[in-house]
Amino acid sequence: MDIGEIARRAGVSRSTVSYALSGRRPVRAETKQRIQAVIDEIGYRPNAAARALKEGRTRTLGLVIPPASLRLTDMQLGFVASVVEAAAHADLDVLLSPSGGDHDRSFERMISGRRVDGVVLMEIRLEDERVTRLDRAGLPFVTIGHTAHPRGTSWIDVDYATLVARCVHHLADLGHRRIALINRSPELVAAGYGPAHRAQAGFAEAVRRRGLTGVELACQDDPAAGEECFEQLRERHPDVTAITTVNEAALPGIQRGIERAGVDVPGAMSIAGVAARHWAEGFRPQLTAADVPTLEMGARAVELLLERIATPGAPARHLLLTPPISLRDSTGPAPAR
Amino acid sequence: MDIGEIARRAGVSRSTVSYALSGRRPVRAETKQRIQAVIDEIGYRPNAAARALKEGRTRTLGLVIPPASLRLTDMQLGFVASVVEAAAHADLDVLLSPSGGDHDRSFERMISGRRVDGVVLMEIRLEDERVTRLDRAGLPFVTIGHTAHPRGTSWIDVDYATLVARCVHHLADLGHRRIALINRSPELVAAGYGPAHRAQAGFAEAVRRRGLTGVELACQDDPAAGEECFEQLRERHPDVTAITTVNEAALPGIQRGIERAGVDVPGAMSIAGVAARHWAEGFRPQLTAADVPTLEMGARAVELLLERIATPGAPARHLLLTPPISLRDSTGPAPAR
DNA sequence: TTGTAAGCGTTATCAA
DNA sequence: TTGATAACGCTTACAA
Repeated sequence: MDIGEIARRAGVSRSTVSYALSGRRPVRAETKQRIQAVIDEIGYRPNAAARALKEGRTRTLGLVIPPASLRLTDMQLGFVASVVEAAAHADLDVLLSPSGGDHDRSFERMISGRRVDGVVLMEIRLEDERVTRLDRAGLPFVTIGHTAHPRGTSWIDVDYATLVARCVHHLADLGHRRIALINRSPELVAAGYGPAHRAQAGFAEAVRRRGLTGVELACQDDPAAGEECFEQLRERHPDVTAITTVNEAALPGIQRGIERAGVDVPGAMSIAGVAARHWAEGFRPQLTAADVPTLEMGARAVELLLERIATPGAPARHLLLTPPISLRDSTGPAPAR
Repeated sequence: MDIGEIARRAGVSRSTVSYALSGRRPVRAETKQRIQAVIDEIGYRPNAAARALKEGRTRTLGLVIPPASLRLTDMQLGFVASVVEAAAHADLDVLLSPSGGDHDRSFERMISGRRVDGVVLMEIRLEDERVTRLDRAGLPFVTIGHTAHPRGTSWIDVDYATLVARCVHHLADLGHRRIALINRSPELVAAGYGPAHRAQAGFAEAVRRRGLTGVELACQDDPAAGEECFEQLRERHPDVTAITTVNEAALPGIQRGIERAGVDVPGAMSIAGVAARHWAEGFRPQLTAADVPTLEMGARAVELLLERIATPGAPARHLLLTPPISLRDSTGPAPAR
């Protein structure tokens, strides 16, 4: 059932059917109705490949996700969901490419096979080959997260440095003098993963500014590691009275550690972090945190991408979000010595 | 950079380039090398749309996921990840369609626009319109989960009825006489969601067989609901000594409820369930559970789908998995009265 | 208001 | 062993 079949049954030419569908040329109302009737009857839809070939665009966006072997965090999942939803809203499909470091087959297929009109890249590293590759291919793209020197690229990110600094300031205002940062995994830090680096930088700077004592711990992205990390902290730095964290996946473990150690939060220990609202509210007591707006970020990423596709020449734009810290129940005055 | 460009630079015809690439016709070694050199130099890949148009297949699989607004559970995410990975392994791309109930735009686009060679459907209901739709479209598909009467369709599923029954038997063997089932949400049960129904059936049957007292509770797929559900259970049925559950998303909440109530597991209360290994091992104490092999299921689903695509006439196949219950630390003898 | 025909980049048939 | 060419299904410039 191709367009010719519709044309035949409606007694018109193929172009008339095409125009009736696209509306790019006036078609007599009666003719249009007859065509529509036939289409409804046999359920015709233009063949996507033929259309893509002719139009030179696929009406598909590529979404590059971390490879399946690595567990996606809840935040990453939030991005995927929101990107897919935003794309669907614009009548665009999403092609998934699980690609890790440099060039992966599915990534290459997507790029050089011209399977997509644009790409959303997540889990960006400070130096990222995929960005270079996309640049060279001349394919519009937007990154969630940003490289060390995102010259001409459009991106959207959360300002981890500022958010962590704000957490530190908030805790310092409450009288805390010894604060720990529970960062993401050592591997990510080593691989030059932006958020981990920037959290580090924001923490160091704020601690310095306020004349505090700062302790930094790297922690895998899972509950078990969180629990272990908390225990280690209690053991090695028993005088720390406040924690700030950007590792949401470790939160359940941190909580378990707190409960097992019988530590009163926020009486004896305050915690403030950066996490999706879902995690912050799931924490007991509810976590004072900057809520990462994953849904909005995905939607905005698609928005930026559509802009770049529409006008590739336009200057790159970026959005650096600093969501406010939602004051919940996990932070309070430092305990008296 | 199309195939013509390669042909020109290599001094051969377009068909020779095509054959050199596909190997469907012998090409002189020297010629082949020259062509490959040019391709490597300018990084050519066949245009996917043109190839799809000509070949009548897209080398793309569709994956229908629950709409983004609904949070995906960890298990669902596991399926997505494993399907994408398995597809990538077969050099196939995956197109995502977030589609809820009946016909969604992106779902329709995928089907009637012939954007994919086959479809993997998840979150199947006992009566599922999407299955009917795919059947009518004559598009090969495989479902993760199965409908009430999966006549000619290929599917893969976990045998919830048997697994829940096994949990009940295990608990009964340990001397428990009053057992609760924490099922999935009331909405899912009402919507005719298979796993919830089958868990119910398996539970009822096993309880009857062993002459036990069974209590069934429906619970939303999130920690808060799990906690509430546990409290409700303690209040209304204080004599229950064992729980079996298929609601992995509720596990962290159940755990919190246990800890808050100061209940000793497995001393005073045993728990056995069906959950991804990840969740079972994250539970404290580690959960005795049938581990849902999400990774394997995604891979097998793709395998079945490729079979159906290759030989659409072949009889439908299905795989009903009953992974063994991994004995961990959350089940023990019923407390003496 | 509608029809004719070219062309998008491949693959595959038919000739050489 | 290779080349010319038709065809896949669509959109759109050009004609009528």
